[in-house]
Amino acid sequence: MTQPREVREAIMSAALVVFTEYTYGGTAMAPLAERAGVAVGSIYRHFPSKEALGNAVYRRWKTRLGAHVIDSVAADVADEPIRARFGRMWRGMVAFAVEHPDAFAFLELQQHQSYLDAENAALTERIYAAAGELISAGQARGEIRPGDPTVLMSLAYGAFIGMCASMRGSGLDEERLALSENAVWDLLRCP
Amino acid sequence: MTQPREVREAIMSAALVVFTEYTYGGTAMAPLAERAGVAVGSIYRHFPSKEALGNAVYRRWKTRLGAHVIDSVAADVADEPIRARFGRMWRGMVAFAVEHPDAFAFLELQQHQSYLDAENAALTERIYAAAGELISAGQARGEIRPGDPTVLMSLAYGAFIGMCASMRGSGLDEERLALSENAVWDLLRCP
Amino acid sequence: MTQPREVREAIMSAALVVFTEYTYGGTAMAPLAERAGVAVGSIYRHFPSKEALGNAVYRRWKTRLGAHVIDSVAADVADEPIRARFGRMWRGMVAFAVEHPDAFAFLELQQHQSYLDAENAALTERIYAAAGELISAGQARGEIRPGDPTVLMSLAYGAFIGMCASMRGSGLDEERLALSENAVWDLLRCP
Amino acid sequence: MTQPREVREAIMSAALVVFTEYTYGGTAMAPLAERAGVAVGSIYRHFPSKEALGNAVYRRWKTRLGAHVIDSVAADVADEPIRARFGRMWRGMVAFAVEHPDAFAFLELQQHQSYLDAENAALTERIYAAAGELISAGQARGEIRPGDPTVLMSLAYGAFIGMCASMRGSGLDEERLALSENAVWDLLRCP
DNA sequence: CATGAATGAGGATTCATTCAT
DNA sequence: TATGAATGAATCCTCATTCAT
Repeated sequence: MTQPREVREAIMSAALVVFTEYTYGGTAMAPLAERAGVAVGSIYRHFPSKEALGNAVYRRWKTRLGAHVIDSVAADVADEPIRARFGRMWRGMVAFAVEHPDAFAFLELQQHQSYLDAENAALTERIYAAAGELISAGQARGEIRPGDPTVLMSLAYGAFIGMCASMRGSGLDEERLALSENAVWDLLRCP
Repeated sequence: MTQPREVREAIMSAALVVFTEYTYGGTAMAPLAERAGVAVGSIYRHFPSKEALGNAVYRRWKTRLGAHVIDSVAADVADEPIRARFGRMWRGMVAFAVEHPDAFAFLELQQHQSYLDAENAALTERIYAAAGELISAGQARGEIRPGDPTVLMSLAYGAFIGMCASMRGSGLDEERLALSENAVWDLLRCP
Repeated sequence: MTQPREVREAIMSAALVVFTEYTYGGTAMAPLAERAGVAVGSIYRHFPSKEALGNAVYRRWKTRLGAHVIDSVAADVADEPIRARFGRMWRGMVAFAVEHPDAFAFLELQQHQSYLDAENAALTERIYAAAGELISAGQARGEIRPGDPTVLMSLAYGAFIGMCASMRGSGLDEERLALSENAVWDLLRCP
Repeated sequence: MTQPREVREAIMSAALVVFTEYTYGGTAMAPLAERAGVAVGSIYRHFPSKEALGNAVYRRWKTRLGAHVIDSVAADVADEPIRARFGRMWRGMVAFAVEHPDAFAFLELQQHQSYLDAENAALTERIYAAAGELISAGQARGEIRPGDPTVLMSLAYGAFIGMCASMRGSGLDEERLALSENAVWDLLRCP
């Protein structure tokens, strides 16, 4: 806890936990500090404001979650079918949600408009856009059903979030994972 | 505005608007009262607390939204195919979201854990369960793919919410509605 | 204390007292509220911020003090000698300082740059300018010594403030008043 | 900077600058330390508290400013006219204000009651008293007008401060200096 | 001795709720 | 019954001071 890095980590880690449990707006700095094992004032040595802390936590985890999406799109392996790329993206997001359930709940099950900065808004947009490209590419190849890609993306991503929300706590087994992946692919693919 | 009923209505109506715009937590009683055209103190004659008001608003609209779900399930018309019942439910929810965009945004695009009472939690559960029954019935008839009905329901309802969220503002045309209904049905139906 | 006016007055009155004793920056809202006999939150119903309260107090008293200056200049009685007008202004300011020692100490013995708004800065300028006009008029009539009017004004007003500061507490008798008036007039007048 | 003496000097020098710019109360220890090129903690090795530092700075400069006053009084050159001694004192103070504008502004244009210790209060008194003696001596010799010496002193010193305050920034030329010296002497001298 | 991160009391401000009118 | 001013606990943030390295 003596390394500045460690304190910063302790704060970000505690922030994720308490923000996830009580939401950003519902969390006071005092309990957050207590959870991190530091004094309130110490938080302000590492983050200029609660808002900055919220954005730092959001940015860190959204970036990691986005990596799964962006990687799976970027990996433009020659003639790899869209289905395979979708599968990679889906399982990547599932892996993230399973490994970091708090981070996922914080990111996708809560609202952030009130404090998100422009950089984070852009980051969120970028990830959305990357997923949209996968849809468009699939449509171009006749593997994904025609129609407004935004609608399809919202449906698929909404489905993912809905599933994660409902499974939060109970856990996801292989069977359920396969079910949801196949079901959402059927939502997307050309019938 | 002299009838107690009318005042209560004015308050609930104003609450829906401001809660939707600023969220429950982000709304102070003073602007709410101003919007309703009453004094702050008057709100407390009709609702014992902000929490109670939030729950009243939630209950009213969740009940109405739930009616579309429950009705479409209850209407156990002999051998009506599940697809038709799903279509009725889907279009019912869409109609609700289109007719009452504020209410829908309030109900499904915001978080309520911090103040929802047990009754409302149960109500939400009940609606979820009703939708789950439609899934189960469809599975029993071989029309909906096998697997954990909760997963399928979360996927489908999540897709619905995701679509509504992304379309909020821009609006939903017939084409997009048809697209989403078909896509989500393909998510549910036996492949 | 039930009239809003009375509460506002109580707050402004308490503010003058505590600001004078502890300075604006050295005064916390809690003791101020206690002195005014109201809760801290009540202050914010009447003044949007501590800064606004400080400015309101400053404005009120600076306006009153300035009236003595401006009136004595405005009263452009035909051929009234400058000496007479100076005497009126001087005694007016003395009367103010004697009747409202707290207000005078607050206004002239403390610093306000950190919170004064533009309106108050302009007000202060205006009063300074009015006094400057008296000097210029006196110079034009050959009654006040030639030279930069700003310098003469700063000397005279500084002398006034210095005297009031040093007399704060002990009080000013007729003899001392006459002495200071004559001395400052000799500072100004053509030798 | 390795000599304790040098560090102490760096701190006192930085303190004068930042206190003058932001006032004692408006200055935090961190920027003060940064300006001095030392760590915050190091300040506390040389001064037990912010208050002690403020008093040290005040004491140093008030002593130097006071020297001009006290010297001009002490120099009881036989039959030197009071006018000459006043002139020396006046020009001494002007020289100080011109050579050390920050120090003068800090000392005379700011408030120190909130932290000044007894020693500094006594020092201030002593200088005041010394100047008062010059007045009394002048009165005894019939060169300064009769009346309460304290009043005359406050008037004269207030005039000096007022002039310096108003000239801060723009600067004092020879003409204005002569004007002010003569004017204040006319304030003091027997008419 | 110097450092600067950590501390936590204290300050301004907000807002759900109460209650005198 | 309706009003809205009053309340004061709770919030975010600052900063003088301490102390482990």
